[in-house]
Parts: sequence; C-alpha cells; structure tokens
Amino acid sequence: VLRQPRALSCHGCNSGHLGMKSVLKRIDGSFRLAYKIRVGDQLSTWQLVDVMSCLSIRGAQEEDPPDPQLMRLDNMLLAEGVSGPEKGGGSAAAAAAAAASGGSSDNSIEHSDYRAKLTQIRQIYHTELEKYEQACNEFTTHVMNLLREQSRTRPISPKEIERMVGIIHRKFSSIQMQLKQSTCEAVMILRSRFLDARRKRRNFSKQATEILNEYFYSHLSNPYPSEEAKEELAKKCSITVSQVSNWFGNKRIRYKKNIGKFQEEANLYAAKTAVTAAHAVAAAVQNNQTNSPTTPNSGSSGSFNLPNSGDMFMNMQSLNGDSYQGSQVGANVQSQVDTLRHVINQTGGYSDGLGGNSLYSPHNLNANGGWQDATTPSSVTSPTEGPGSVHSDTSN
DNA sequence: CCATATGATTATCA
DNA sequence: TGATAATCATATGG
Repeated sequence: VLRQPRALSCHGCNSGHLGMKSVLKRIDGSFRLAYKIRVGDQLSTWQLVDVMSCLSIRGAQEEDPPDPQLMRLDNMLLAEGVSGPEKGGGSAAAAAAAAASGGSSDNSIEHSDYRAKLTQIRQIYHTELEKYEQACNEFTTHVMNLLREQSRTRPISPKEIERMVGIIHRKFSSIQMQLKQSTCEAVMILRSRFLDARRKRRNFSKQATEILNEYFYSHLSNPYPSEEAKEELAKKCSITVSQVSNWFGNKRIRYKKNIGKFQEEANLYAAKTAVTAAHAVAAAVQNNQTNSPTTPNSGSSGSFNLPNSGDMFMNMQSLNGDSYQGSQVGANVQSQVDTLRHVINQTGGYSDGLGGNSLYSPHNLNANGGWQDATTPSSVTSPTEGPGSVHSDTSN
C-alpha cells in the first residue's frame, strides 16, 4: 500500500522505463549473466543496463588482455545474432520463428522489418570489422618494414619489435571495441523501436478476446488457467503465453475491482456458453457410468484442470436443488458450473444493475476480495466497493 | 481532443 | 515464482 510510485526517473522517457530503484538494484547486482538470462524476452531492461554499464565504465579502464567489457559485448553481439552464426542460419531461424508464431501477418511484417534492419547492422559491423583487421595488418607490416629498414642503420632488438606490435594491436582492438559498442547501441535502439510492445500496443483480435473471455467467465470461480491451459489459449488466440497471463492478471484485477461493470459481459458470455455447457452436462449425465465426457471447447487435450473441483461440484448440487449425483464427471463438468450459475441466476429474475450486491457476485471471492486463498469457504460476501473508494486506474 | 479501454510493466508479497 | 495492485502508454470511440 505504501509502496513508492515507480516513475522516479523515467517519466518522460520513451524506452527502458526503469525505475531508479530497479536500476540501482540491477546495477549493483551482478549482471554478468544478465544478458543471457533475458535474451529472447521482449525488450529486456537487463540489456539496456548492461550496455549502459559498458559505455559508462569503458573510459576508466581501457585495456588489459582479459577485458570483461569486451567479453560482454562479444556475448551480446553473439546472442543478438550480429557476430555469431551465418546470415543464412539467422534468417532461417527468423523465418521459422515467424512461422511458429502463428503467422499473424501484422506481427511477422514487423518482425521481418526488424530482421532486415538487424541484417543491415550486421553487414555494416562485419565490413567495418574486416576493414579494421585489414588496416591493422597493413599497418603492422608497414611498421615492420620500417623497422627492418632502420635495422640497417641501428640495432633493433626483437623486444622492441614485439613492443611495437603490441602497441599497434592494442590500439586497433580499442577501435574494434568502439565498433562493437556502437553496434550494440544500434541493436539496442532497434530493439526498443521494434520490440517494446508497450510502444505500439495492439489490441487483441475480437476472436482472441472472445476466447479469453469465454474461459474467464466459465471459470469464474477459479480463473487461474494452468500452464497447459495457458498454452492452449495462447495457441488458440495466436498470442504468447505471457500475453495470456497478462490478460488474466488484468482481467482478474479489473473484474474484482468493479464487478458491476462486468455484469453485462458476464451474462453475455454465460448465455453464450450456456447451450454448449448444458449439452455437455447432459451428455455427461447420460453416460455417467463411462467417464471422459467431452468438454466443449477444449479441442484435443482437455487440459483445464481445476484445483477445487470437488468443492465446486458440491456447490452446483446445492444450487440446483437436485443433484447430478454420482456422476463421476465432477472435474470435467466443473468448467461449466459457473456458466450454469449465470443462467440460473438470470432466470431467477433479479437484476440490480448497479453492481451493488448483485446476485451474481463470484462466490469464491472471499472477504479480502480475492480468489487466491480459497481455504476459507466463507459465506458469499460480495466485495462491493465502499462509497468513496477510488480507482486509481480510471481516476487519473 | 477527451475519456475510457486495454495490453504491458513494475514493485511487492507470500 | 506466480499473484496482486498500481501505473504507464497506447488504442479507440465519441
């Protein structure tokens, strides 16, 4: 409750969005592995910090053979596909990734754009690198020739030659490092342009929200999809699993905050799935001896597992008055229980509308207003808002 | 242009 | 680690 506002340092900033605290936390911690850890995520704040640390520190300590800074730059370029494998492999991987992502045109277009720019950077990097190497060699041989010529007029020790070569190489490797740094910067900027999803948010497709809402409202008693369920939903909606997680996180919190606002939506989706649910239940009851009734919306692997199915099953029994007793389908039917509740409540002919204590408040929301600790099967306390409650999200 | 909706990010917590 | 709550930044509808 008392936590500080996080926008301490980046109110106007356009990328990164690092709160001061987290920056400090990450900077003073070890980020040797930071880059590796988060590669593949979207814009990784780790990377930015990492690069920044490279840039800021580099002035102080320039060389020394083992140079950790250089190592890190190398690692990053490698991981980013700039310096590592061949161009063919990279683009093939990109194509594969694009194909695997479901082929949503919008996404892949941006991706290919990003890839193209990255390729450009890579080409520049390689040509520059080659140029430097060539120049280094040329310069070295040039100096060697000079020394050789001088050796006619004065004695020159092999030590001296070695020293000269060392100096030259150090000089050029420092130039090389600068190249690597600017390449890193370019890649980072590119990433923040293209991959910071926050920058260009796209709403999910109608279908996707439909599917997500269906799941949410038909699992209202416990809207926490398992990892598998998330994957399934992600596949169906052609979004990522983390997007599904985000969606459910947002949905839960926003639903809980203002149940009244979602009443209509809830009823809508209840009605929508009611038919299939009823069918499924009917089918389940019919062949209640043989288990494995088919859930309506779970395609191949019916994998929506529900922790408190037993509880819910009881709940349904008491609600309906009659009992679908005995049928072993508890777990499978569970997913429709909430849906049925909607219908039942609807036919109950009650409409408050103001969300005050709507008949249809989620039973599993405990007094704290949470689904999470379902250990208290307490009475149905609808977590209605106090009159003066402020919703910070909508009030700014 | 404004208010609201919404996806993503961050800080915290158990 | 996954959840919540607050917040941010962009989308969208009027």
